[in-house]
Amino acid sequence: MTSSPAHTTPTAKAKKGPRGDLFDPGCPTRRLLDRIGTKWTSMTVKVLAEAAPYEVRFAELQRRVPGVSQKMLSVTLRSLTRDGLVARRVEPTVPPRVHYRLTELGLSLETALAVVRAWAEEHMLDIDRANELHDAQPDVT
Amino acid sequence: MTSSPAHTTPTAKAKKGPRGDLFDPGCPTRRLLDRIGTKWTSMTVKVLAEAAPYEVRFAELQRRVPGVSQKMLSVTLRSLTRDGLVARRVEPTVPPRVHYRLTELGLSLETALAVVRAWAEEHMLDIDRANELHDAQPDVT
DNA sequence: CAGCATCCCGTGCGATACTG
DNA sequence: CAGTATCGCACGGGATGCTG
Repeated sequence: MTSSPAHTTPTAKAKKGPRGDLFDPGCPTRRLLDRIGTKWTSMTVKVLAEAAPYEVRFAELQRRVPGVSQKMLSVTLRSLTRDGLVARRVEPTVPPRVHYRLTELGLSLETALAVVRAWAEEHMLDIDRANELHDAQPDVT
Repeated sequence: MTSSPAHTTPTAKAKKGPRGDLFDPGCPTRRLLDRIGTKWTSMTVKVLAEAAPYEVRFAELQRRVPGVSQKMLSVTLRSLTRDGLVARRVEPTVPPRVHYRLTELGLSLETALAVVRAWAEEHMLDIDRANELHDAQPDVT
């Protein structure tokens, strides 16, 4: 996914590498897609949405997001929390218990994500067929 | 839904590198996000949607998708074409003129993308504020 | 339990150069 | 005009190990 050019060299002027770091940090759509496009975000949001309005603990989340590693779940949740899409609550017991739930903002995002999911479930087979047709390359004279 | 069936417990097949190269080829949502999440796809689809039902030529497309390189536009269009979302028409003149337009499938995707765009334009500022609040992290004792 | 820290490979994509 | 080919780096993210 698109890297985050947002924070590149805070002090100086956008010092760029070969990468086009400053392409369009302003486009909201691209920025949103960069978030929901990361591998585990949509699934995590979905699971949290299904559990709403209840909270879900870390381990339980990992169980419900098939295949996610502790690291990636952690990274994903931290990102979602930072974005205000997820609320994190720590029970100061020992060992600690951490609970997560979608915020209002997160729930509204889920609504949009649901549309994407619906499209995917309805049309991905069409895309698969298109791919097969395309790959069965008849000679393009 | 966004589920991943029996993750990696490949009896013997799919011997891949350390990377879960073909992790979950089954989840439609992830597969769709992998497509619309690529950097230039959403913008390209948007431009083609705005032009619909008319076709747009390669050079004109590049002009309307700010910042895209020839290579990436080419790659993006090839991918969209392979997926059956875009139709490609070549005028066999010399030099050749190539026209692109969204297919019916592409137009239906645009509908879903429009929802994503709407959410982004409506809520990305909230996310920005959440980030600022979060980054102003008072010490978390 | 719920996490960071490390290592490391594969890939997205930008820059640049060449062609029918 | 509309691509294709090559190179290179930064980043996503998987595997593994350590800690309060």
